[in-house]
Amino acid sequence: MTAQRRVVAEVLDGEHVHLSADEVLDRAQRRLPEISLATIYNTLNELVAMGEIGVFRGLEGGLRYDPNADRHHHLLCDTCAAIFDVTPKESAGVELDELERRGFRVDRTEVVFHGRCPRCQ
Amino acid sequence: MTAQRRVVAEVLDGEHVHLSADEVLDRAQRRLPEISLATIYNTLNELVAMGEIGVFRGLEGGLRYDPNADRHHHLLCDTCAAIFDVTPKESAGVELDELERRGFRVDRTEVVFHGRCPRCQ
DNA sequence: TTTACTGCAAACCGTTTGCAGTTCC
DNA sequence: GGAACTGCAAACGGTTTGCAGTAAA
Repeated sequence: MTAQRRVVAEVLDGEHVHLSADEVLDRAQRRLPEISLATIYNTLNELVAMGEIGVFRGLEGGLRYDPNADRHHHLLCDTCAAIFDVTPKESAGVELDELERRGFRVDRTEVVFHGRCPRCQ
Repeated sequence: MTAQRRVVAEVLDGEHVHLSADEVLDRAQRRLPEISLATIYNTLNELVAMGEIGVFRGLEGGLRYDPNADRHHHLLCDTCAAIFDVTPKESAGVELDELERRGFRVDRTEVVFHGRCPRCQ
């Protein structure tokens, strides 16, 4: 556990947001100015591999790191690209029957709700 | 309507697959060898803007062009990145209640089933 | 002659990689 | 000394853009 890794972990901890690697770099550099983008990526990839955080692709194609590793879904604003968490209580019961699956084994289901956030409407 | 556009439209027409721009280029060049990648992108972007085809991001982050513009969902193999269409008959009834929406206006819901395709299991 | 479209090459953005230098045991 | 980690810079893959040349009306 190095200073760099601690800082990256701290940046993500407790955030409800979905930061890009650049944003993580920004915040990390406020605490440790000499930290580099490569280290940010190294560390983020390790955290993802350990299951500590999640990743997914934002609208623009870049990766977003999600401190909330628990299963949840996303609301995505098609106008400003903002991302909100959502955890449907009915637990998003999308199920495929055997016919629809055609031999595919489904491990997890990801739901993205596209639309407009309150500010962009 | 130029020869190039006709060829791009022909390449996509009737396919059930989800082609990358490069794959569209490959197939288009078999019919029109001098066609360029830039033209492929120009034409694909126009077709998307017209609603003739769909786009989404594949696992690797690149864009996939989907000749099937009708609403449907995807099965995504996390091993070989293959993509299959699926149209749940129960129409994938994931709905958020007003509380969960928090002022967000939902226009469309995208569901991705992650897992293993028959060949990769 | 104007307009739209093409193809090339360069730019671009986010991510990954190679490698030399550093730190810590 | 050896293992692990850092930071730089270069490479990379996919997409977009600027621009000069071409074709069509």
